[in-house]
Parts: sequence; structure tokens; C-alpha cells
Amino acid sequence: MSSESLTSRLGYLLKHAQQRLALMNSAALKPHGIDGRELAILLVLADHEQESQQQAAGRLGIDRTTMVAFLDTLERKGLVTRRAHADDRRKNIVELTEIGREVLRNATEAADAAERDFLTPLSPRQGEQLKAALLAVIESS
Amino acid sequence: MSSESLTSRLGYLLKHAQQRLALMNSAALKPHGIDGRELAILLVLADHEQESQQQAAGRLGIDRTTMVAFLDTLERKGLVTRRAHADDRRKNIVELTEIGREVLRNATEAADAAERDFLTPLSPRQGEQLKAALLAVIESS
DNA sequence: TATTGTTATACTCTATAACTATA
DNA sequence: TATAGTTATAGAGTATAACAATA
Repeated sequence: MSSESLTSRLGYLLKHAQQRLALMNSAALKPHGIDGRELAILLVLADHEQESQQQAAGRLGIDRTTMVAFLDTLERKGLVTRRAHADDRRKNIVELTEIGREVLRNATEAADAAERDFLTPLSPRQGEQLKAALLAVIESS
Repeated sequence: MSSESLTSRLGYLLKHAQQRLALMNSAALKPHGIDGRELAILLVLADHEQESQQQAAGRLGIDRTTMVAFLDTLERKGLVTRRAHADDRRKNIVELTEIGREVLRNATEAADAAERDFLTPLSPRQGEQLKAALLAVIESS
């Protein structure tokens, strides 16, 4: 029998699991004044200092024109700064501010708590197996 | 250590796994002339005949105004028909046509093949465990 | 009055094209 | 000429508000 109901299809399960975690993440991050994508940007910036905003955008898989608006927002919130690259003044080096680092720390902890909450129905081992399985199917590029 | 890189976060893994399967699904469905959401609609219609289009929209979690455009497209493709409900002429009963049933059959097989392809890096048992884990975290409403 | 389907409209998100300043 | 950042604009996708038909 190839015919199965929608709600048992893998695509449905993945999409709804993703949406549910995104919702929980969003709620957990709200007190810290950022959303999920902003946290992703802060994580990339913290992991790769001294990179141009276009390089950071590339890591995040978002367009450089979209990156401009995101950084505008984060800069307005005082979480990042832009400064011209010393050797190539066309490039902007984007860095976290002190406040940015603190928000990143607290927001990451909140997101971690949301993940643990999300994984409650699973045993710790099953949670690890879920992450390992997702990593495996992603990397089979 | 709470700080981890973006690409090892559960949210990132779920989102990218979902996107990858959606891409493979889209490619597999293309020869059958429908996309993933249209397949979802056909599946719901096949599973719940004699329902109004608003009831079907509810099952899919999409707005009734959005449903109108989707059904317009599917009707134009000859896959579904609308007819007034006998007892309540405000309602539209939506049904699959013969062609609609055949497209659903073939498209479902193609989507099944895409899922198997997607799960290639995992053992059959691991694939089942992945689906079970996703179902568990979704249902813990 | 309330509900179903529909239409018109607005809003969000993102990408494309064109501009500037640097190289 | 080419590239980084920016801006203006357009497109996809979806939701909100208003309307006609029916209950």
C-alpha cells in the first residue's frame, strides 16, 4: 500500500516538528529581544569574527541585500557594530558588542532550554539519535 | 558549555532536513504536475470525502481564503470538482476526479521514492526511529 | 444574524536590478 | 571592470476585511 494519510508522511512530520520548535524557540527568545534568525546571525558572527557581512550572509544562506536589513536592526538594538575593513574599505567588518555577547549568551541558554522542553517526550538517548539522524540526512549532499 | 555553533543546533538541523526533503519532493512531483502542498490537499480530500472546502482547509491548517486559490488551480488542472452541498447550498463539496485519483496514486509513489532516497544514509530501523521520534515531539501538545 | 465561499487588499518575506564607493 | 554595501522595486505567499448567497 503506497497510499497513506498525510499526517504520517515524513514531510508532514518534519515540517510540523520544525514549526513546533520554532514556536517554542520564538517564545523563549522574546524576553531577550531577538528572534530565531537574529540568534542565528549572532551565533555566526560570534563563531567567525573579522568577516565581512557578505561572508556572514553566505554562511547563513541569506541574500546580501537581506543581510543589510538584519544588521540594521541588530545595530539599532546595539548588539553589533559595523566598521570598514582596513585593507579593503568596500567591506564591512561586523562584530558583536559587549551587550551583543551578553544577549547571545542568555538567548542561547533560553534556546537550549526550549530544545530540552521540545525533546521532553524522548529519552536523552532518543534525543541524541534524533539529532544524529537529522545530521546524517542533511550531510548526504 | 551552553554556547554551540549554529549548525549543531536542533533548530538548524530540523529546518535544513525539512528543506532538503521538500526540495527532493518537489523534484519528484514535478513530472506529475503538482507540488507538495497540492499533494497534501489531494491526500486530505481522498481521506475525507464529502467534506466542505472549509473543513478540508481546517485539516490542512490553511486559511479558507487561501484554500479558494488552491482549489481553483486543482480544478483547472482537472484533478478536483466542486459541487454545492445538497442540504446546505452555501457549502462546496470537493471531490477528486478520476484523473485526480490517478495523479494522486502516481504522485504518492513518487513522493515515497523521494522519502526513501532522503533516508538513504540511515538504516531502515533508524528511519523508522526518526519518524517515531518526530511523531512523539509533535503530539506532545 | 451567522456562515460559506469569494474577492480585493494589505502585509511579510525575500530576491532582482540599479546605484555608490571602492578596488 | 569588478566587487561590497546599499536602496528601490517586484514577486511569492499568506492573512484581514468586505461582499454575495444561503441558512
